[in-house]
Amino acid sequence: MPVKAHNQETRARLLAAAAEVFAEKGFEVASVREICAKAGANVAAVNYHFGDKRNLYNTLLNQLFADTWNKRAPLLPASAPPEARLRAFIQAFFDEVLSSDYDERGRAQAARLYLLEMARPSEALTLIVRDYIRRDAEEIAAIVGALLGPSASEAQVTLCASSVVAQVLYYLQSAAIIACLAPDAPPPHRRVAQLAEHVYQFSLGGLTRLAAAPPPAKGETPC
Amino acid sequence: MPVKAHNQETRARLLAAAAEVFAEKGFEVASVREICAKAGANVAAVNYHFGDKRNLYNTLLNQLFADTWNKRAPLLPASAPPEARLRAFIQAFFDEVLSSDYDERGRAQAARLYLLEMARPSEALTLIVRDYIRRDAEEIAAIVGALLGPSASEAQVTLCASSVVAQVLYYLQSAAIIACLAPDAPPPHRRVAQLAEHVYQFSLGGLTRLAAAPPPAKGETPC
DNA sequence: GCGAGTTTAAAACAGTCGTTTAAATTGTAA
DNA sequence: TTACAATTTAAACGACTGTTTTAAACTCGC
Repeated sequence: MPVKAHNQETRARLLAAAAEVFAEKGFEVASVREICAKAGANVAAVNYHFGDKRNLYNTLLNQLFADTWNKRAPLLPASAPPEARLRAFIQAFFDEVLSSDYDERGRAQAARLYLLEMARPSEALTLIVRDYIRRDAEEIAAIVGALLGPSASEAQVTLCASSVVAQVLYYLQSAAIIACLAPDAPPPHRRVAQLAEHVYQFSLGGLTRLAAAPPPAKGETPC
Repeated sequence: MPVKAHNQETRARLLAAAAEVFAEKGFEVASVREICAKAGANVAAVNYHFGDKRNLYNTLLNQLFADTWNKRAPLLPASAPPEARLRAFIQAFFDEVLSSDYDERGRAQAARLYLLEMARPSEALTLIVRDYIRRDAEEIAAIVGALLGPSASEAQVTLCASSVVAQVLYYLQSAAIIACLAPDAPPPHRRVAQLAEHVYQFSLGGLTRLAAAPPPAKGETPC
């Protein structure tokens, strides 16, 4: 059990290689041997530095999400007008979700690992949600709540917040179909600006409509 | 090469077992041995009846998608008012995406296999898109186009159609996070009616806003 | 009942999997 | 240099993978 490691080089190379392989194939299909080969390390290196494959995966996910979350564009303060906050949130969300492999490899890998975790959740997802995603959920809920007004119910805020984030996540989680349906169109990550503006306008329309006509309390009929 | 098969029983049992195992673990993680065991068949049965594992998977996907697509609630004709068509489309889409494992096992399996194909697309996805998904894409595009009016550009129609389907797919593709963020809330498939109504209202708001203020032609400034 | 064709069965094929072992190597401090 | 711990290495572990082989069991028309 190495208490203090003298040489962390191969450990870092293992993490980098693991990011590539896990992001491409997912936890179970990825093989320790391929990761070690790509890192130029021995097969036993994973078990020496991380104990086992699962711990390498969890360590990687934590590091990757921490890095990308910290590098995110700062959100607007709660004192800013809610429209501007919504616009900034959508933009930052798109930047994070649709980063290209070329100039933001780390973010793109985090997005892909997130996608794979959605399809087949593992124990790591719980921590990711608690440490990172929950903050975003609360942020967008606050923004949407400000736009809907104080009369909006908590359920309605959640529904509208879901509608906003859904429109962004769609371009990550349905990328395979988008590319298949319109193979000649430029890929989504080349038109984040256009997409962000559209989602902002579309969401503002939905929010103002629902703010104007709040639904009756459930189970009761309006007077 | 069996030209005419006398006994298709085990073939059918293999397909049923494959649906369960593939839907749970995905193509690569699922094992032929587990499928055969669950079907009460010999290990060689898959290769005898389907040639190999990949062909079993493709056959299953085609059959499953054909079945669920045919059992779908009929869509409204193009002559119906576009608002009603949008409402019916969203409802039918939700019914298909959020079917419970208990009373609509086939649909739920198809939805899960779809989710797994999104995360790690295989050759089968191309056929699924061509034979089934493309029709839905054209249907929702026609509905959205009618609601936006004739002045809407093709790109704007695609963006708005994406915003609509994204709100539905969200509850399939982010189910893991939804359950994690609100573990006590009733699962989405128990409140399809509420969700469908919300997505309809939210989308109508977004569509009317974008219909009222069409964006300028790209690259040019409005007069 | 017979033989042809279809379906199942057990066993083995050559690989890959994650992990472990034990020896060899490296780097550092006394 | 010696001594010791940290790291890397090659080799092997048993278990599992998809697929194939070979033979046995079945089902059918005759």
